Amino acid sequence: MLDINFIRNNPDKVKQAIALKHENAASIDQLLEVDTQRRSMIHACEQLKSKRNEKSKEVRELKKKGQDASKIIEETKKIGDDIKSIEEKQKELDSQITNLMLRIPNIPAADVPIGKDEKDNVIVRAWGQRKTFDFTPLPHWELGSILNILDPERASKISGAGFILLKGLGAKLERALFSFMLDVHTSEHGYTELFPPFLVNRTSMTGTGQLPKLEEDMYRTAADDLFLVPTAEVPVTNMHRDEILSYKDLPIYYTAYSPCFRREAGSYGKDTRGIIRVHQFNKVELVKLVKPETSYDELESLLGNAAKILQLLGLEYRVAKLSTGDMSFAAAKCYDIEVWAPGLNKFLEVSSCSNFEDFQARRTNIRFRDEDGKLRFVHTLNGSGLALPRTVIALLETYQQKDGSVIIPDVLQHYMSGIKVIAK
RNA sequence: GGAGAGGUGGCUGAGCGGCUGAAAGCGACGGUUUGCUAAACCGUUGUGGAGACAAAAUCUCUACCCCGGGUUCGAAUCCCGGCCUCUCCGCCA
Repeated sequence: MLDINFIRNNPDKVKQAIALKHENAASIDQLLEVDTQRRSMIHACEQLKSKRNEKSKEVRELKKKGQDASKIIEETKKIGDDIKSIEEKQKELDSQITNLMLRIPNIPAADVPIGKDEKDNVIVRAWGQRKTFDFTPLPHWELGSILNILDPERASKISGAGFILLKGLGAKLERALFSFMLDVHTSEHGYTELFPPFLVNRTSMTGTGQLPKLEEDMYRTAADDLFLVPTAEVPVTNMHRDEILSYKDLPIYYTAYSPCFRREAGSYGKDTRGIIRVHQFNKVELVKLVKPETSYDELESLLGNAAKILQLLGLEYRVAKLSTGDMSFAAAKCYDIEVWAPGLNKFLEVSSCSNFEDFQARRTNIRFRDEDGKLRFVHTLNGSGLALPRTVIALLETYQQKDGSVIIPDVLQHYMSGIKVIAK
């Protein structure tokens, strides 16, 4: 959420930013109007409260002297009634404001390309050489079928469309990959590994910005009002909710594996083939809590940490700086890492690295005391490091051979109990 | 799932209707002392909101003793609901 003070002082800037993210800018005028009303109400209410406190003191004094206080008590009772009625109205305005505030997106950083959608994203760098084949590379689902490591029919029998069932070395490859990623991030990039809960409460989901806007995209357990995590970002960022950290604690780097659950409502018909877009997938997440003045440098290094995985795996990728129109609700700046999938003949998004500045910190109330003893909001960042299914796709399709077998990259062989190739 | 106990400031812990934004201790910070360290002594030490101010500093008011309601002139304190923690019993991978 944004700072209400900032919105008051820069309504036009905020409206402009909102329009760039395709959100409704009219809510700003509404917000400011309600905000003005609310403030005058607070003022009136506090004056009454002050009066009441004084009168109560008088009652106390009179009673102490054994004198009659019934007249003042009568008066004060009336003040109390007035306070109650103002408070009721004020509460209504409070909830209106909270509601509006939670739906205002973050403001894009100055160097974010202005644009409508993903077509306006800017490719900022590319890594790796395009792999050439002396045969036509197959898409991963055909490789999965040939190697008997993917069982889409039974996955949908068990759970429905959009679920993955891995078998044998396919399952092992999955496990190898996230172990490998966690090891790289902990031992080479300085992240602390976490294993968080995969069910979280409503407050946590609101803190990181999934709620209220995206509730229909989330899986929810009705009996307990808990949500299946759509990414480890949610439990990990919420770890420090309502905490005050010391500047000495920062920066904090966390990495966590989690399955990710997404209903993908509204994306029916897109990427239905194979395992490109599914309701449950594994991911290793990177989360940083940092001092504001360092957050953009931290974003670059986070991006580098995620990309390192693809470099180690020898997979071609490119990095896109997202345009204002393609960025998520909470992000101020975001890079996507896209990996090349030869069988599909296209790039697939495997990571989204974002700086949220203080947007999430404000919602989650994560602050730190700086060198001067002042309380400030931290900046939060996160990125996938990486999402598994699409990494698996790229890996299978890139390292496939003519007979359908797949070579395991050197760095993974250790995690695959020394297996060098997945063959029929 | 059943029975009980409890949630107070950075921490420990008192208070159980008004003089309590909160005793005491610890910690932290500043100062005096000191060759250095330690000790001792003195002082400071919460957060949100509204208003005053062009702004910062500052000041005034207001709220906050897990959260939300209620009783009362007045609530950390009494009542109701919720959440969480602990102990015992049961069940269970």
